[in-house]
Amino acid sequence: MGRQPCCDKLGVKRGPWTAEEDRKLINFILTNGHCCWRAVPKLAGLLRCGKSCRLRWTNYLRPDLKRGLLTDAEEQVVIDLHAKLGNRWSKIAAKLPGRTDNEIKNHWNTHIKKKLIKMGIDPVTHEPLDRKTSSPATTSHSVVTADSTSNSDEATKQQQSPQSDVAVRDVLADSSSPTESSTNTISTGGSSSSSSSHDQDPLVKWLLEEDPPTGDEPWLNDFTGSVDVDEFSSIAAGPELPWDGATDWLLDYQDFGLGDSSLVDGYIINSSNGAKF
DNA sequence: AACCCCAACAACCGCCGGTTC
DNA sequence: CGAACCGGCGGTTGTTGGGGT
Repeated sequence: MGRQPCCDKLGVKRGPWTAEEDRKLINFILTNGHCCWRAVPKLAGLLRCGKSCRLRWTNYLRPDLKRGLLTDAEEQVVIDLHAKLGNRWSKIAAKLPGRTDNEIKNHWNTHIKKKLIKMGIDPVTHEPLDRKTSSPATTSHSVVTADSTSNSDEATKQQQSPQSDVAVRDVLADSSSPTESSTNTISTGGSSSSSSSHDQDPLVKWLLEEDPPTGDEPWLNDFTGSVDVDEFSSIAAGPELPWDGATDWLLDYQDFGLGDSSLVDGYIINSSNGAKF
């Protein structure tokens, strides 16, 4: 199909976003919303492709984003969900309020994957690595593929219904973190980890729900749910910014007409639901 | 002090599925 | 019904900063 590229590459700026570009994008979205990403850069006065704007917004500028490393509890949730879902980062991210698929994907590739390998667990299958030695196809090669994402397509297909994440939990239980108590509850529903029982698995049920988490989920005990208004207010007022220094100017939200707290409130509430203004 | 290596993460790319016309 | 459009997803790459030599 002769598909039009998302943007003609001539005259489109690429690379890291400047504070000024961030300002323009946020200013535009907070006042107009994003009806059509393709139109956003033009209307916002940016020399960026719409896709790039969307990515920048969803991965970095959204006010309801948490910043910083994933907590132990979040990490455990990611591992559990990955064992069941594979590399469906957006699905995983949907269950971790304030986290993006990109962030989780990066964290998986840079932290969790290595941690699991160190523990002797195949990050793809969530099985102990030594268990695979009987299979020539996966012997020792599994570590290599785990480090490289080049075969990820195949790997992803293979891990769509991983059989077990029990091994992961067993090992992680040894490396006890203060958050294990809550994370272990995650496995209660998934203790029977055969794919056939996933339909009964509360975690899988929860995953299949379209609604955002209520915060009552037992496996979410150790981290907060969506950002509420008070939290955002305190964030905006305090030094604990979700943004790095490059976007400190956001504190001055009055500058682009956000002095009206109702607007901010409305936005936050909506955005935490994934709604678009 | 200079260089190299590596980890971390932001951003880009290509593809896919859903929707519209 | 099919082409075109659009948003979103997952994989990959590029950049940057920190640590080691």
